[in-house]
Amino acid sequence: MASRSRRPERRQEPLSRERIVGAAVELLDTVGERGLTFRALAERLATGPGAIYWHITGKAELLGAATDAVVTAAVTAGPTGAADSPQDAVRAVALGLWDATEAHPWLATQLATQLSRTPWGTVAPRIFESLGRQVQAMGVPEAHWFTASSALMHYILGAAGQNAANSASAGPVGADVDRDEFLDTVSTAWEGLDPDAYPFTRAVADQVRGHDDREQFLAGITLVLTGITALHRPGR
Amino acid sequence: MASRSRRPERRQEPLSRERIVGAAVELLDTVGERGLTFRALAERLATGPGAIYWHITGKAELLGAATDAVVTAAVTAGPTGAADSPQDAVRAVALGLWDATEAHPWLATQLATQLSRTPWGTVAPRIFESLGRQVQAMGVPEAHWFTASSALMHYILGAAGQNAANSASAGPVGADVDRDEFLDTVSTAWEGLDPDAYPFTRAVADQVRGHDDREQFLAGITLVLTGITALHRPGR
DNA sequence: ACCTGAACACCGTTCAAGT
DNA sequence: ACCTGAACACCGTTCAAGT
Repeated sequence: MASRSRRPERRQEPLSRERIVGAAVELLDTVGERGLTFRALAERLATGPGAIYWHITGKAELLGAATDAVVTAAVTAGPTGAADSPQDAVRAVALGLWDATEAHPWLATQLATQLSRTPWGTVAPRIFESLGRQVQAMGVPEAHWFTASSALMHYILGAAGQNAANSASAGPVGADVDRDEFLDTVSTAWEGLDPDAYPFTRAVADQVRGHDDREQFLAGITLVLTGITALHRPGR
Repeated sequence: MASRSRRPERRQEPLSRERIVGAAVELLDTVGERGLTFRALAERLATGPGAIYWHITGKAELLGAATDAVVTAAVTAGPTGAADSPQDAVRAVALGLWDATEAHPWLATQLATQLSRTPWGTVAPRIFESLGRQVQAMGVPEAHWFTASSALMHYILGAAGQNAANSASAGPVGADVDRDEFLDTVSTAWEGLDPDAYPFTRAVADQVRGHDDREQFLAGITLVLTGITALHRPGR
């Protein structure tokens, strides 16, 4: 690397919704939700705060668009290869979202915010659709499609959300040591709870130590899939 | 009232963490998350913004405490009567949280935020504990306690979160007409989606119209409970 | 110990003015 | 049509000063 090109950034490609959202995601990833301000975003885009409003109506839309971009990538990507079964396809979608919340710790909170906003954006339908198709493929009777797909979606979003906490505090993905340390901290904290008020949580505390989050998450998916199969007895 | 006490409210009971959190919940309920400011809170408590900091470290703790207060009430209350079965007890806990998100539309977002914050507050363990005890009572083998309880918690939080949107936009609880109108809007919106990209969601759109959210939520609980029973074959 | 309220360092958003 | 950047109306938080 001869020239230490501080930033050859071709700065003058014009502003666009797409560039703005891309920069917003980068900012969220690097400096977190509190770091995403219109001033910081404008600086990164070499413009003024006002310019952004020509392309985006406000911060709510900006966060919505950033969430949508990341979710779309997560749900679309996945192991493109054909899954062996609808069940495996559900697992692929689920893991895509799981990994996304690990790569983008701000995603969990944003998902909750987006979903509890009306009118729904494109985020909820996107996830719902990719799960629902597999439910359909599993042979679940039509009357139960909605219930089964919703249950899957809610479990996935809940679990992925909780995971974001761990990832955020356990450092970057792959830092296994930190992660083990973190689980150890949780486990120890739980063991320190009031024995009268939290007997169950204390009893389970030890299982948390050294467990594999990802596997635990998949075990939950299997549990819901089992419920769908057992309850709706898809014919085949 | 000879003396000009413009406000008969016994204003001089001293400030306390409890009073502050109570006022915060009221403010969240009436003017929403954006309306909860230290200035508004101070006015309601007939004091200055600075005074609050003597009892609470900052806004994050304030929101956490408000969430904890509401969740504790929801999980503790419930139909105190003995449930017929552990399954029914799970349903009671679930409905308690469901109703809480309906009464406090801000709760869904806050739950996600609290859960994805480290260290966990008291909110997650409280919910986890009340569900876990029932899992235990169902006879699930100890090795699966964590998986089963987590799955229940994640489903409940995900579903309750989504519901908050509907409640918030459908107006106060009990406004059945508005709610039906809202579901009709969702259904129509889904039917308008791109047929190529959203075939499943479109196919299901009609089921949404006129369905009972609460029953749908309980159907999901039953689904997860069925999965737990089928997969872990509790001995009995 | 507890409260007051002005002051600080920010925000999101708007809008006249430029090109 | 698109961008600029100063200005407005707020925020959360701090802290000297009071009681």
